[in-house]
Amino acid sequence: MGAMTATERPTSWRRDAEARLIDAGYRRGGARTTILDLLDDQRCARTVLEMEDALRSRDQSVGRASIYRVLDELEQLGLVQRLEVGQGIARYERLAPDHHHHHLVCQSCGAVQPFTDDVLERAIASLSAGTGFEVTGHDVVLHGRCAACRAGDR
Amino acid sequence: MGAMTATERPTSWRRDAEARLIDAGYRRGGARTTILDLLDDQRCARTVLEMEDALRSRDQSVGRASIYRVLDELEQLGLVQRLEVGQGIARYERLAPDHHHHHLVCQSCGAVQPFTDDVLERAIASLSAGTGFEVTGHDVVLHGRCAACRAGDR
DNA sequence: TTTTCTGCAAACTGTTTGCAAAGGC
DNA sequence: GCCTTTGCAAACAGTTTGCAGAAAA
Repeated sequence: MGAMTATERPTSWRRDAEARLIDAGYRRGGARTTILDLLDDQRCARTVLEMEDALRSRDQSVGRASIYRVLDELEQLGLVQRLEVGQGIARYERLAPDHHHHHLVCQSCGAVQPFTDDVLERAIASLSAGTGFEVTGHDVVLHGRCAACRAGDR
Repeated sequence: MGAMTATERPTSWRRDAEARLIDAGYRRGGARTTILDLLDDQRCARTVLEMEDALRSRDQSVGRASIYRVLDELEQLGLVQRLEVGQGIARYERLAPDHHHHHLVCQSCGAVQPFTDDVLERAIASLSAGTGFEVTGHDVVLHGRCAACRAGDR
């Protein structure tokens, strides 16, 4: 399964996102740019609090309200996916064809781990047709216990 | 007053749930029994607020804290599934082999509609093996626009 | 009795909003 | 200069918790 592990490379998502924001009439703001960079770097969904901490430790603090506002804008434009995997806490990650995946959530420690599966994607694509809905997206969450928690018997 | 909703076929879930609660050392409380009845009747996931309203209109009001507490107990015992389909609001529905399904969520009006698909289930079952997790459950959410909202162009 | 269950209200936590100052164009 | 963006703090909403009285065993 093609081993593209380089996550540091600036994705096309980063430039596409900026262009779409401009098209949509948004201006180039400091907080927004910082958040785009952060989203571009992260490989899986994070909470707002996690993002806030990450930004603070980079000395690029952004007000919490701004994080929420920017993420909301990006979600409206379809550039970011919001998902909730439990405990009512929202997580966000960039939305791009080459970044599509689903999530395993450990019910003991809360760890979130991405996975992909082509059979699953095809099943979802074909069943979507018969629903009466105009399906625009989907997410799959598998709940269970991660290897570490099983080993530690937590 | 007067006519209450006709009680449909009592599922085996209803009796099983009561037995398991007793086994687990719980006593037979009024609020708990009322909530079991409600869950047994409902066909798809509801929010706590919806349940509270439903109970009030049946003249069977239960304190909100009790609803949360009972649902939490039931979830621990694997009798109820908690899921979040957006907007950070939790929904709950009974968990039983004959009641397993997934959800379509309208992004315009928030409507939630159940669906099932065998191909999807099989895909999830077979991919679970290769994850390193001990997978105990899963949920699939399709996002989109329901027929009504598409028609009304909302 | 002893212990659990329940309802109320207060506390908590993630999220949203109002507003004045800073910043882009 | 006009309008958007930002950060702060206050407001909000769903959820949890402490506690005293009611109810089950």
